Amino acid sequence: MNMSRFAPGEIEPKWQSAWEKAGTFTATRDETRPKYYVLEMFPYPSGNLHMGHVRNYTMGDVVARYKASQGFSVLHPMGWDAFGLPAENAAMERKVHPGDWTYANIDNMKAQFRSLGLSLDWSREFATCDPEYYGQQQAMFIDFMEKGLVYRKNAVVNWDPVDMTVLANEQVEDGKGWRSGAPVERRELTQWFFKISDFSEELLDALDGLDNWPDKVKLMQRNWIGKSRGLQFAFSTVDAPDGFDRIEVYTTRPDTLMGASFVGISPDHPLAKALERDSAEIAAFNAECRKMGTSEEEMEKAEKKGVDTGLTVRHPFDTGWELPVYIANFILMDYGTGAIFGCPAHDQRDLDFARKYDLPVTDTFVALENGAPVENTAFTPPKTEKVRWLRSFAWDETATGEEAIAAAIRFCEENGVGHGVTKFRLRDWGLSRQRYWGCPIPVIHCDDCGVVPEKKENLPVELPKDVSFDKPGNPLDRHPTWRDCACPACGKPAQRETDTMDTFVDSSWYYARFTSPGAATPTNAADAEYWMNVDQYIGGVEHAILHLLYSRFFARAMQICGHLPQKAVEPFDALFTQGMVTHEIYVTRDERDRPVYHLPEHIEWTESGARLGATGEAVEVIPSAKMSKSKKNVVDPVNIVQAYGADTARWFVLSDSPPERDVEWTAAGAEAAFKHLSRVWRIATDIAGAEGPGTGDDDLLRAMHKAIHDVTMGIESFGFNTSVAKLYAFTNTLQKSKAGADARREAMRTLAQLMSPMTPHLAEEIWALLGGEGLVAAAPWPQADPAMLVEDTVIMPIQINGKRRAEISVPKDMSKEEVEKLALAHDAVIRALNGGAPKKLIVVPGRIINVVI
RNA sequence: GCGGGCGUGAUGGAAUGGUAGACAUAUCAGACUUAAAAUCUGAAGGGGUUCGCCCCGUGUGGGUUCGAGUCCCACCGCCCGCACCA
Repeated sequence: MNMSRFAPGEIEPKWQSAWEKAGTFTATRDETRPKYYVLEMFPYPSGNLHMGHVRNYTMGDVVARYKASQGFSVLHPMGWDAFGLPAENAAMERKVHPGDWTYANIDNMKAQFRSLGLSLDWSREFATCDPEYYGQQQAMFIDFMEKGLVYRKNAVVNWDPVDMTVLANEQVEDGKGWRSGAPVERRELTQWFFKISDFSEELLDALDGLDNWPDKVKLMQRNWIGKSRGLQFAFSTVDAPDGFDRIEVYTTRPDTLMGASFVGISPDHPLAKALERDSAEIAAFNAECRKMGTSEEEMEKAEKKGVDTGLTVRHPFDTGWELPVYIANFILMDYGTGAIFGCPAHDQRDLDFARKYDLPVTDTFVALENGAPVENTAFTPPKTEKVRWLRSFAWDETATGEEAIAAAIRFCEENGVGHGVTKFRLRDWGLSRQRYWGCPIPVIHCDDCGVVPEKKENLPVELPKDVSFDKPGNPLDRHPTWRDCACPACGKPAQRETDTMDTFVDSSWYYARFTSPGAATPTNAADAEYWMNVDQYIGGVEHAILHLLYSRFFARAMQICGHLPQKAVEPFDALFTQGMVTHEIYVTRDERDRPVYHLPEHIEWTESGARLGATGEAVEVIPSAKMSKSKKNVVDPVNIVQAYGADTARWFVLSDSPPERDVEWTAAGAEAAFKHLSRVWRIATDIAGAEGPGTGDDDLLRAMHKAIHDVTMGIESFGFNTSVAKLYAFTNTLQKSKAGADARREAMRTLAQLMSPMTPHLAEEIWALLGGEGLVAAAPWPQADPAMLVEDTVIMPIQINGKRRAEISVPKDMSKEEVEKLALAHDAVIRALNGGAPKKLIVVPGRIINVVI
């Protein structure tokens, strides 16, 4: 047997079964130990692990293993976000049942997960499409109904008039249905909503307490919730249809009321709808607006257009002043009152609109100095900046926007023109989906009793298995018998709701279910009390708003219904958002110059550049982008694990790039990671055979303690790439060390331990080779001895006018005065001073000296 | 369009406001080898040099500071989110 060969294919399965046999990663409620709950956002079971998963779950694994070695009782579970559109697409394309497809994918991915050697407690695994899981979700839905957190109202959806089905935003391409190609229409349906808006203020305020969340995520959530203070008032109309003698508007800039030049209403505004009955032009405009998709992005990007209704309104301060009323495509019915007044001088969108329709532009304020009237750029200084007012109606000639807004609201309230109100941008959460592969909404429609929740003992309301996907639309709607049921209230024949829930509902409480995955209620109080909150949550920044905000809402709603303790209303104590894994893209062109993408493994590198291995055709290399199947810039982790082992894949995704940033996968990098691990193994086998004393034991042990300190700091601060760099450096030191066998053994064992969260299989192998006790996965984390970390002398750079010119080596605790004296005596300083005296001398003890001349 | 983020050698990146480029990749040189691979040792931001050193350099342009990759302002480029993708 060749002892020096690093053979991940042999050692990895061996240690994986050793951990399993020992139950190393089974989470147990142990009241005598502190707990630590590590959670990575669970995956959608697409069928194949990709490198992004490897990175995400490796990071969580480093934390989980590290915390376990620190004596925490660790919960590190895994499950599947298993409902959603792709399964229905597969059903349509391949005639497989979404459930069969999903569970087959889960089996596949689970096997791939296992090969990575993650410290997961698989006994807690569940999929959100398991009836046991979604049945508990239905029970909670009913609880939420009882607490008034659920209601129905009309909302618009993307409607495909050919397929007669509702489309998701991603299924709309250029305003057309992705399958039918038909122009999409906006259509109103009665839908179910969660009252997340009841919690707007609370969700906003509580962000301040999330100290271990990235500021950027908190800022994004703050802006999303969008608290604003403004004035709500009504314009009285002139010659408007019956019932529309007033138009309510909301504005955050009432101070610009004297610069108003038009009133704009949403195409979905009741007045707009009333007017289209008598005007072909308005009807056509509204119809065109309704052809746009429902996404806010699409509306905002569209050219700003409007149509003059012919109506006018009177200015509240001057009844002789009439403003035209436009229907405009950029006004959202969902925000404020669906109507605004436009002040072109101080809003770019309004200005563009005014120029287009030749409406007046009236400055209400100008800059304090050089205040020029607005031409083609609206004047929108920060609200905290003092400006000169031309048309103040209740405040000084110079005042800030903030001061003016407050004064304007006060003035309007005193004069009976509206009142100050606080509004939020956050809308209620529409959870209805007209689809099969989701959690059925557990309510029943009865002719006599109306909408009635299903009885809890009848849960779960299971999806029928016998459905067909040969036609578009919701199979639940056309199922011959599934809808039929008895009314839970009166017992008469009634019909089930056929809407299912948004998959965000599934992922809004899975973290709580992991604390007691088999419980007969959504959670178990003792388990939730012990394990909550999630101490470290890890996932992509793409979830910064929706998933995380919905989860925060759900935790509150669950607490109200008794499913979570009060302490868990903020379920994630710490959040880390990791970057993506990217790769170069390889393209050739077909005969019609369309791009043809190629997998990295089909590319060969020659001196003249990249070529297609099979044909030798030259390949264009496009800089890195997120790995995606359509661009074929993917590297299959299965291949990497087969070729190099899981430890290499893990080591690579942790190296080089900081975790929060994207990492580029390169073949050379993977090769290098493998080489390094091989080297570590070789050094370990050398050391295992070493005997006798040597020189420099103390230096090696000092380097070891430095490594313990640095690597630990790296893990604690999510700087895994710097931990890896320190491990490289320590490996170099150890390899060159001439220290005695005992010291080198100790250093090597410590190196294995420090690597164990990242490359656990190799670490176990080395640990066993060098006589470590038990599993390294169960060994306590090494402690750095502070006495071994202090240096006796420090090197201090000398700067002259801020530029480094020399350095001196001084004892660590030398006084400032003595350092100054030494610095001034230095050749370079004497030369620079040229006989003169320094203007200033700055000494930062232990750091730097700066001589200002 | 709106909100958020990022930008450092050939490449990935390091750097509590204090020596810019740690560590690694690719490259080059040397050792070992019949040879190659593997391994080991070493060099290396760009430019200049009288070989003492000097100048320039962290997307661009300004600013604060004894000192800025780091803080502030503006701009450019790329990435993420925008409520039915997950």
